[in-house]
Amino acid sequence: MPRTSDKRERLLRSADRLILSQGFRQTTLADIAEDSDVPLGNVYYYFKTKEDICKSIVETRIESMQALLKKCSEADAPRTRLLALLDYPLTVRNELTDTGCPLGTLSYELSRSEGVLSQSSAQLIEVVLDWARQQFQAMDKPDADELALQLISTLQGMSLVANATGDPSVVDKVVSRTRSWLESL
Amino acid sequence: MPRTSDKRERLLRSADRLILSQGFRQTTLADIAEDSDVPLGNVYYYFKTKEDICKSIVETRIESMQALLKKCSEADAPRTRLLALLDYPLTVRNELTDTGCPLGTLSYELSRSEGVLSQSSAQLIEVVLDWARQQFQAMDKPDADELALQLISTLQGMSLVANATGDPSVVDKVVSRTRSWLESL
DNA sequence: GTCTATAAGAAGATAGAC
DNA sequence: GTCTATCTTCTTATAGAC
Repeated sequence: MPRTSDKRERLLRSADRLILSQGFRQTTLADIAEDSDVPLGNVYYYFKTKEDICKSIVETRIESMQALLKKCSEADAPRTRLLALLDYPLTVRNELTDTGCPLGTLSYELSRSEGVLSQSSAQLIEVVLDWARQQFQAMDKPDADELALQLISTLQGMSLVANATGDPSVVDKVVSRTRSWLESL
Repeated sequence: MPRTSDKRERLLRSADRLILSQGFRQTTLADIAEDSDVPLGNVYYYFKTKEDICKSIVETRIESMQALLKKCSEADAPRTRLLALLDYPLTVRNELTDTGCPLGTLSYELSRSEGVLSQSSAQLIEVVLDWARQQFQAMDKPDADELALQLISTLQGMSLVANATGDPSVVDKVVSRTRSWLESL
């Protein structure tokens, strides 16, 4: 068990980046192997199939989002937590415009695929949807479910529109208005 | 010039349906040929490349949206026009949940592709974004641009979330709240 | 564990008969 | 205009030496 090799990690990092910019199906194992400087044949020592790589990326992205949500949860008031989440897109404005949301793009792509992967589509969105719902519930909103849907829909759509138009200011504008909405609730 | 053959039309209809449910890259020419009952080799009489088919589908979808917008524009007041657009998702609730938005899914996929197709991404979204902006301007809103972004982002995100969760009620809930928002403006 | 070579199959595209 | 057969390339995956 060579603890020294970071090949698996490098493969995942490359895969994550390439899938973000090109999509999963468009990204070939050769792309990932070359980018991570691992010989193509060696990839199969770390991952049984290409689908396996995708499953790992789904997990990685869900964990990243959970880490962000944990940070946001440090605030005392649920409204402040939601506002903290809302601020995040501003810090990755340009990446969001270039590539779209790491959760949303993959979710939309995987819902179109066959087999196990199509189930990952829901998980990617539900992790943040559930958290938002909990915050609205903590605010004693009887319509917490709908408020969460409204918030997450807006954020996902914002990423799609910013990506489509190539205009980062979309992020600022939509976040700003959504903040006002949250504060008025 | 055989006016009798509807092969080109059949190819486009099949391509449109398959791309909607599987995505463009996932859809093969063999898929399209089989579905439209046209021999594979014959496809190339109607379209020079696979990319060409995609360009036609982009045009088709833009034209469909323009037709819908034209219908919505029949109303006298701009607010009523916007409300008419907002009602449309309700009539295609289940399709939207199964496949996502015909504009948004293709836009998100094409922005990840290379070459000419990546430019189509913007067109698919801007057709409806521009129209919405015009309506808000007709309502004398100084922030028409931002209102349009907010509306279209919400609708696009709604389709993505409904598709990811597989829950058609997402459409009803988000449309309902967005209607209230529009009416309060 | 690592890597080269290559098998096996899919997919876009073309040739050329009809 | 139509269609069959096939070429070529790309891609996933495996075999097997080191």
